[in-house]
Amino acid sequence: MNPAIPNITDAESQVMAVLWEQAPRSSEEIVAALADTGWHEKTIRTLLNRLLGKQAVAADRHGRRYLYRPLLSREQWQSQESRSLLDRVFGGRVAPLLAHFSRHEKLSDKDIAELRALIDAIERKVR
Amino acid sequence: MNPAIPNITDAESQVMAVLWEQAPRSSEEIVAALADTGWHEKTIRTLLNRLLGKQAVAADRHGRRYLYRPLLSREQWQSQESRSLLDRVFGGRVAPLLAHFSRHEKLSDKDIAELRALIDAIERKVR
DNA sequence: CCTCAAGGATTACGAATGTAATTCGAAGTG
DNA sequence: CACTTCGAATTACATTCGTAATCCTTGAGG
Repeated sequence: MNPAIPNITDAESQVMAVLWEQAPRSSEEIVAALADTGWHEKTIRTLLNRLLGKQAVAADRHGRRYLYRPLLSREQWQSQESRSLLDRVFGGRVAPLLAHFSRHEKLSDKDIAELRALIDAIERKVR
Repeated sequence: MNPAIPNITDAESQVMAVLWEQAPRSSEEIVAALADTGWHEKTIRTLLNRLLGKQAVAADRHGRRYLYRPLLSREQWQSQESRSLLDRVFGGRVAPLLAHFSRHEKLSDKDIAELRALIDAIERKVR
Protein backbone atom coordinates (compact mmCIF):
# COMPACT_ATOMS: atom_id res chain seq x y z
CA MET A 1 0.00 0.00 0.00
CA ASN A 2 1.28 3.45 -0.79
CA PRO A 3 2.13 5.53 2.28
CA ALA A 4 -1.52 6.39 2.97
CA ILE A 5 -1.80 10.13 2.95
CA PRO A 6 -1.19 11.31 6.50
CA ASN A 7 -3.76 13.08 8.58
CA ILE A 8 -2.52 16.43 9.70
CA THR A 9 -4.07 17.87 12.81
CA ASP A 10 -4.87 21.50 13.25
CA ALA A 11 -1.83 22.29 15.35
CA GLU A 12 0.38 20.34 13.00
CA SER A 13 -0.91 22.22 10.01
CA GLN A 14 0.37 25.44 11.49
CA VAL A 15 3.82 23.95 11.57
CA MET A 16 3.42 22.77 8.00
CA ALA A 17 2.41 26.30 7.04
CA VAL A 18 5.79 27.54 8.16
CA LEU A 19 7.51 25.01 5.95
CA TRP A 20 5.22 25.64 3.03
CA GLU A 21 6.18 29.24 3.24
CA GLN A 22 9.85 28.43 3.13
CA ALA A 23 11.95 25.29 3.34
CA PRO A 24 14.18 23.79 4.39
CA ARG A 25 14.38 25.32 7.82
CA SER A 26 15.90 24.34 11.13
CA SER A 27 13.71 23.68 14.13
CA GLU A 28 15.05 26.87 15.60
CA GLU A 29 13.78 28.86 12.65
CA ILE A 30 10.49 27.07 12.79
CA VAL A 31 10.12 27.87 16.45
CA ALA A 32 10.91 31.50 15.71
CA ALA A 33 8.35 31.62 12.92
CA LEU A 34 5.71 30.33 15.31
CA ALA A 35 6.45 32.81 18.08
CA ASP A 36 3.02 34.38 17.69
CA THR A 37 1.27 31.14 18.57
CA GLY A 38 2.57 31.30 22.11
CA TRP A 39 3.50 27.62 21.89
CA HIS A 40 6.36 26.37 23.93
CA GLU A 41 9.44 25.41 22.00
CA LYS A 42 9.01 21.84 23.25
CA THR A 43 5.53 21.75 21.85
CA ILE A 44 6.71 22.72 18.43
CA ARG A 45 9.43 20.09 18.48
CA THR A 46 6.84 17.52 19.42
CA LEU A 47 4.69 18.55 16.50
CA LEU A 48 7.68 18.32 14.20
CA ASN A 49 8.36 14.81 15.39
CA ARG A 50 4.79 13.76 14.88
CA LEU A 51 4.91 15.16 11.38
CA LEU A 52 8.07 13.17 10.80
CA GLY A 53 6.30 10.05 12.01
CA LYS A 54 3.47 10.73 9.62
CA GLN A 55 5.98 11.35 6.88
CA ALA A 56 4.48 14.73 6.25
CA VAL A 57 7.93 16.27 6.59
CA ALA A 58 11.46 15.02 6.12
CA ALA A 59 14.52 15.98 8.13
CA ASP A 60 17.95 16.13 6.57
CA ARG A 61 20.91 16.18 8.89
CA HIS A 62 22.90 19.33 8.35
CA GLY A 63 25.86 19.45 10.65
CA ARG A 64 24.59 18.89 14.10
CA ARG A 65 20.96 19.78 13.42
CA TYR A 66 18.24 18.85 11.05
CA LEU A 67 16.77 20.86 8.29
CA TYR A 68 13.10 20.13 7.82
CA ARG A 69 11.19 20.24 4.59
CA PRO A 70 7.60 19.33 3.74
CA LEU A 71 6.81 16.07 2.00
CA LEU A 72 3.11 16.78 1.96
CA SER A 73 2.30 19.78 -0.18
CA ARG A 74 -0.13 22.45 0.80
CA GLU A 75 -2.22 21.58 -2.21
CA GLN A 76 -2.42 17.95 -1.23
CA TRP A 77 -3.46 18.94 2.22
CA GLN A 78 -6.08 21.38 0.95
CA SER A 79 -7.40 18.61 -1.24
CA GLN A 80 -7.73 16.20 1.63
CA GLU A 81 -9.44 18.71 3.83
CA SER A 82 -11.78 19.90 1.13
CA ARG A 83 -12.75 16.43 0.12
CA SER A 84 -13.30 15.51 3.71
CA LEU A 85 -15.65 18.44 4.25
CA LEU A 86 -17.42 17.74 1.02
CA ASP A 87 -17.99 14.10 1.83
CA ARG A 88 -18.80 14.49 5.49
CA VAL A 89 -20.99 17.53 5.27
CA PHE A 90 -22.29 18.00 1.76
CA GLY A 91 -22.77 14.48 0.49
CA GLY A 92 -19.76 14.76 -1.75
CA ARG A 93 -21.16 17.36 -4.11
CA VAL A 94 -19.61 20.73 -4.81
CA ALA A 95 -22.66 22.70 -5.77
CA PRO A 96 -24.43 22.36 -2.43
CA LEU A 97 -21.30 23.64 -0.80
CA LEU A 98 -21.25 26.76 -2.89
CA ALA A 99 -24.99 27.09 -2.54
CA HIS A 100 -24.47 27.06 1.16
CA PHE A 101 -21.88 29.77 0.94
CA SER A 102 -24.03 31.88 -1.27
CA ARG A 103 -26.84 31.74 1.25
CA HIS A 104 -24.89 31.98 4.46
CA GLU A 105 -21.55 33.57 3.86
CA LYS A 106 -21.06 37.08 2.78
CA LEU A 107 -19.46 36.91 -0.62
CA SER A 108 -17.68 40.07 -1.55
CA ASP A 109 -18.02 41.57 -5.00
CA LYS A 110 -14.49 40.43 -5.52
CA ASP A 111 -15.39 36.88 -4.49
CA ILE A 112 -18.25 36.88 -6.93
CA ALA A 113 -16.12 38.24 -9.74
CA GLU A 114 -13.49 35.62 -9.05
CA LEU A 115 -16.07 32.90 -8.98
CA ARG A 116 -17.50 34.00 -12.29
CA ALA A 117 -14.06 34.12 -13.83
CA LEU A 118 -13.40 30.64 -12.54
CA ILE A 119 -16.60 29.22 -13.91
CA ASP A 120 -15.90 30.82 -17.24
CA ALA A 121 -12.44 29.35 -17.27
CA ILE A 122 -13.72 25.94 -16.30
CA GLU A 123 -16.38 25.96 -18.97
CA ARG A 124 -13.94 27.07 -21.60
CA LYS A 125 -11.61 24.28 -20.67
CA VAL A 126 -14.34 21.68 -20.67
CA ARG A 127 -16.01 22.59 -23.96
CA MET B 1 -23.18 33.87 27.05
CA ASN B 2 -25.44 32.14 24.58
CA PRO B 3 -25.18 28.35 24.57
CA ALA B 4 -21.96 28.37 22.52
CA ILE B 5 -22.63 26.36 19.41
CA PRO B 6 -21.72 22.77 20.21
CA ASN B 7 -18.99 20.89 18.44
CA ILE B 8 -20.32 17.81 16.76
CA THR B 9 -17.89 15.03 16.06
CA ASP B 10 -17.95 12.95 12.95
CA ALA B 11 -19.66 9.96 14.51
CA GLU B 12 -22.15 12.23 16.22
CA SER B 13 -23.01 13.95 12.97
CA GLN B 14 -24.19 10.66 11.56
CA VAL B 15 -26.66 10.40 14.38
CA MET B 16 -27.74 13.97 13.77
CA ALA B 17 -28.26 13.10 10.10
CA VAL B 18 -30.87 10.56 11.10
CA LEU B 19 -32.74 13.19 13.09
CA TRP B 20 -32.38 15.81 10.42
CA GLU B 21 -34.01 13.42 8.04
CA GLN B 22 -36.93 12.87 10.34
CA ALA B 23 -37.77 13.78 13.90
CA PRO B 24 -38.77 13.14 16.55
CA ARG B 25 -37.66 9.55 16.72
CA SER B 26 -37.08 7.02 19.47
CA SER B 27 -33.64 5.66 20.13
CA GLU B 28 -34.84 2.36 18.77
CA GLU B 29 -35.72 3.96 15.45
CA ILE B 30 -32.45 5.79 15.41
CA VAL B 31 -30.55 2.59 15.99
CA ALA B 32 -32.49 0.96 13.17
CA ALA B 33 -31.73 3.84 10.83
CA LEU B 34 -28.04 3.43 11.56
CA ALA B 35 -27.93 -0.31 10.96
CA ASP B 36 -25.66 0.15 7.96
CA THR B 37 -22.94 1.75 10.08
CA GLY B 38 -22.36 -1.52 11.90
CA TRP B 39 -22.32 0.37 15.18
CA HIS B 40 -23.39 -1.40 18.28
CA GLU B 41 -26.65 -0.24 19.72
CA LYS B 42 -24.77 0.80 22.86
CA THR B 43 -22.53 2.99 20.81
CA ILE B 44 -25.44 4.82 19.27
CA ARG B 45 -27.02 5.40 22.66
CA THR B 46 -23.74 6.82 23.89
CA LEU B 47 -23.62 9.19 20.96
CA LEU B 48 -27.19 10.25 21.65
CA ASN B 49 -26.29 11.02 25.23
CA ARG B 50 -23.29 13.03 24.22
CA LEU B 51 -25.43 14.99 21.83
CA LEU B 52 -27.84 15.63 24.67
CA GLY B 53 -24.98 16.87 26.80
CA LYS B 54 -23.93 19.22 24.05
CA GLN B 55 -27.52 20.32 23.66
CA ALA B 56 -27.44 19.41 20.01
CA VAL B 57 -30.54 17.31 20.52
CA ALA B 58 -33.42 17.32 22.98
CA ALA B 59 -35.26 14.33 24.39
CA ASP B 60 -38.94 14.49 25.27
CA ARG B 61 -40.35 11.78 27.46
CA HIS B 62 -43.07 9.95 25.62
CA GLY B 63 -44.51 7.18 27.71
CA ARG B 64 -41.58 5.27 29.01
CA ARG B 65 -39.09 6.24 26.31
CA TYR B 66 -37.71 9.37 24.92
CA LEU B 67 -38.30 10.90 21.57
CA TYR B 68 -35.28 12.72 20.30
CA ARG B 69 -35.24 15.76 18.09
CA PRO B 70 -32.44 17.99 16.84
CA LEU B 71 -31.77 21.36 18.40
CA LEU B 72 -28.87 22.09 16.10
CA SER B 73 -30.00 22.40 12.50
CA ARG B 74 -28.19 20.88 9.60
CA GLU B 75 -27.70 24.32 8.16
CA GLN B 76 -26.08 25.57 11.33
CA TRP B 77 -23.80 22.60 11.35
CA GLN B 78 -22.89 23.01 7.71
CA SER B 79 -22.10 26.62 8.41
CA GLN B 80 -19.78 25.78 11.25
CA GLU B 81 -17.97 23.13 9.30
CA SER B 82 -17.66 25.26 6.21
CA ARG B 83 -16.39 28.22 8.07
CA SER B 84 -13.96 26.06 9.92
CA LEU B 85 -12.53 24.66 6.69
CA LEU B 86 -12.41 28.08 5.14
CA ASP B 87 -10.55 29.59 8.04
CA ARG B 88 -8.23 26.72 8.76
CA VAL B 89 -7.33 25.80 5.23
CA PHE B 90 -8.05 28.67 2.89
CA GLY B 91 -7.30 31.76 4.92
CA GLY B 92 -10.98 32.54 5.27
CA ARG B 93 -11.64 33.32 1.60
CA VAL B 94 -14.16 31.57 -0.60
CA ALA B 95 -12.59 32.06 -3.99
CA PRO B 96 -9.40 30.13 -3.23
CA LEU B 97 -11.58 27.30 -2.08
CA LEU B 98 -13.43 27.12 -5.35
CA ALA B 99 -10.24 27.72 -7.27
CA HIS B 100 -8.86 24.74 -5.51
CA PHE B 101 -11.83 22.64 -6.50
CA SER B 102 -11.63 23.73 -10.07
CA ARG B 103 -8.01 22.66 -10.25
CA HIS B 104 -8.09 19.52 -8.21
CA GLU B 105 -11.54 18.09 -8.01
CA LYS B 106 -13.35 16.60 -10.86
CA LEU B 107 -16.37 18.77 -11.34
CA SER B 108 -19.13 17.05 -13.22
CA ASP B 109 -20.95 18.83 -16.01
CA LYS B 110 -23.84 18.97 -13.63
CA ASP B 111 -21.69 20.58 -10.97
CA ILE B 112 -20.53 23.18 -13.43
CA ALA B 113 -24.03 23.90 -14.63
CA GLU B 114 -25.23 24.26 -11.05
CA LEU B 115 -22.36 26.53 -10.23
CA ARG B 116 -23.09 28.73 -13.19
CA ALA B 117 -26.73 28.94 -12.24
CA LEU B 118 -25.73 29.88 -8.73
CA ILE B 119 -23.37 32.59 -9.82
CA ASP B 120 -25.99 33.99 -12.12
CA ALA B 121 -28.50 33.97 -9.31
CA ILE B 122 -26.08 35.62 -6.96
CA GLU B 123 -25.18 38.30 -9.43
CA ARG B 124 -28.79 39.00 -10.17
CA LYS B 125 -29.52 39.38 -6.53
CA VAL B 126 -26.56 41.65 -5.96
CA ARG B 127 -27.07 43.97 -8.88
C1' DC C 1 39.96 16.05 27.72
C1' DC C 2 35.92 17.15 30.67
C1' DT C 3 31.72 19.63 31.22
C1' DC C 4 27.65 21.67 29.80
C1' DA C 5 24.09 23.23 27.06
C1' DA C 6 21.18 22.93 22.88
C1' DG C 7 18.65 19.81 20.17
C1' DG C 8 16.60 15.60 19.44
C1' DA C 9 14.10 11.50 21.37
C1' DT C 10 11.19 9.71 24.70
C1' DT C 11 7.71 9.99 28.08
C1' DA C 12 3.71 12.38 30.29
C1' DC C 13 -0.84 13.65 31.04
C1' DG C 14 -5.55 15.45 30.68
C1' DA C 15 -9.48 16.13 27.33
C1' DA C 16 -11.93 14.41 23.40
C1' DT C 17 -13.36 10.60 20.52
C1' DG C 18 -14.71 6.02 18.97
C1' DT C 19 -16.58 2.21 20.65
C1' DA C 20 -18.64 -0.32 24.03
C1' DA C 21 -19.86 -2.90 28.68
C1' DT C 22 -21.94 -2.50 33.17
C1' DT C 23 -25.34 -0.94 36.24
C1' DC C 24 -29.84 0.99 37.50
C1' DG C 25 -34.73 1.40 37.60
C1' DA C 26 -39.24 0.80 36.28
C1' DA C 27 -42.54 -2.05 33.55
C1' DG C 28 -44.36 -6.14 32.26
C1' DT C 29 -44.62 -11.58 33.29
C1' DG C 30 -45.43 -15.77 35.70
C1' DC D 1 -44.87 -10.23 44.64
C1' DA D 2 -40.22 -11.77 42.89
C1' DC D 3 -38.03 -12.00 38.51
C1' DT D 4 -36.76 -10.75 34.18
C1' DT D 5 -36.12 -7.40 30.57
C1' DC D 6 -35.24 -3.27 28.13
C1' DG D 7 -34.18 1.28 27.80
C1' DA D 8 -31.38 4.94 30.21
C1' DA D 9 -27.49 6.38 32.84
C1' DT D 10 -22.96 5.61 34.21
C1' DT D 11 -18.51 3.82 33.65
C1' DA D 12 -14.72 1.93 30.74
C1' DC D 13 -10.85 1.88 27.87
C1' DA D 14 -7.68 2.54 23.91
C1' DT D 15 -6.25 6.34 20.69
C1' DT D 16 -5.43 10.82 19.22
C1' DC D 17 -4.43 15.57 20.16
C1' DG D 18 -2.74 19.57 22.51
C1' DT D 19 0.69 20.78 25.30
C1' DA D 20 4.73 19.98 27.60
C1' DA D 21 8.59 18.04 30.75
C1' DT D 22 12.31 14.88 31.11
C1' DC D 23 16.07 12.19 29.40
C1' DC D 24 19.89 11.46 26.24
C1' DT D 25 23.68 12.65 23.16
C1' DT D 26 27.08 15.16 21.04
C1' DG D 27 29.57 19.16 19.60
C1' DA D 28 31.67 23.40 21.49
C1' DG D 29 34.14 25.89 25.01
C1' DG D 30 37.29 26.10 28.81
